[in-house]
Amino acid sequence: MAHDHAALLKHIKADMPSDELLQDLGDLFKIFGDTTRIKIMYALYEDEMCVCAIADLLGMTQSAISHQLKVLKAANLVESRREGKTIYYSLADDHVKSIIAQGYEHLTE
Amino acid sequence: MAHDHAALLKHIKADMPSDELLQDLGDLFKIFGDTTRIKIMYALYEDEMCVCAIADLLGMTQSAISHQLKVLKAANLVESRREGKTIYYSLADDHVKSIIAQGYEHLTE
DNA sequence: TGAACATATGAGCAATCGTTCATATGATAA
DNA sequence: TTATCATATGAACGATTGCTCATATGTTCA
Repeated sequence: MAHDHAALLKHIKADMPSDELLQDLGDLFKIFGDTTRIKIMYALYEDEMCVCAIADLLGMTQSAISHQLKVLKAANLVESRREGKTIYYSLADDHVKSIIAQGYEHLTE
Repeated sequence: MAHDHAALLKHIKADMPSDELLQDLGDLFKIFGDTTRIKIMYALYEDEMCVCAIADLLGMTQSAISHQLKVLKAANLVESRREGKTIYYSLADDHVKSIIAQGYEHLTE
């Protein structure tokens, strides 16, 4: 299915990260690839929030939000702390903000 | 389904981008959320490449690669130029690199 | 302890997605 | 024109995904 580019491929192949890392990268961005999760992360941009506040904000079920927070937490994108019955979620690190910011720039430039 | 957080919500809501932008952001990251597309973008990191070279590199069908290039092009993430029968693809702008770089950092920090 | 509240979780279903296969388009060279 | 090469495209199928619904867990307060 091809003409000749063996030399090029050898060079590129040497510079590519491992398949495992590339897979992890895809999995990470997959998490950003859903509007609900983007909204949740944006809601947490400035401050922590409890689950039901997020549900209220997005006009969605507590269950739906809880499921998504679990996904976000598993990827170390958010973290949580308990205060009585309430659990507050916040962004886990600054990469979340900068990744979203880069995407924003791409769209609005 | 909630306790009281009307004041907080009002404040957060005012700072949230439009639903349309948030949707677009999700759609953009969805494109990064696939290993094949990540690999293609990584392959183009340094230089342009023709379709069949990418297919060779990834050990995938020309058809599969072509479909994915179409998706990437529709999102303005890659661009192409023709040279005879061959069509060369390259990264469209630097946001691709910086988005991937941020994801990489999140994973490896 | 029991009731009420906040959150988490498992199963199931509809919708979306990525690949394959077959075929079409477009370009070059004889 | 015809053959061949490089790429694009449409339909279809299997796999993944996000939500809903019902229910479970965990905490507080009376």
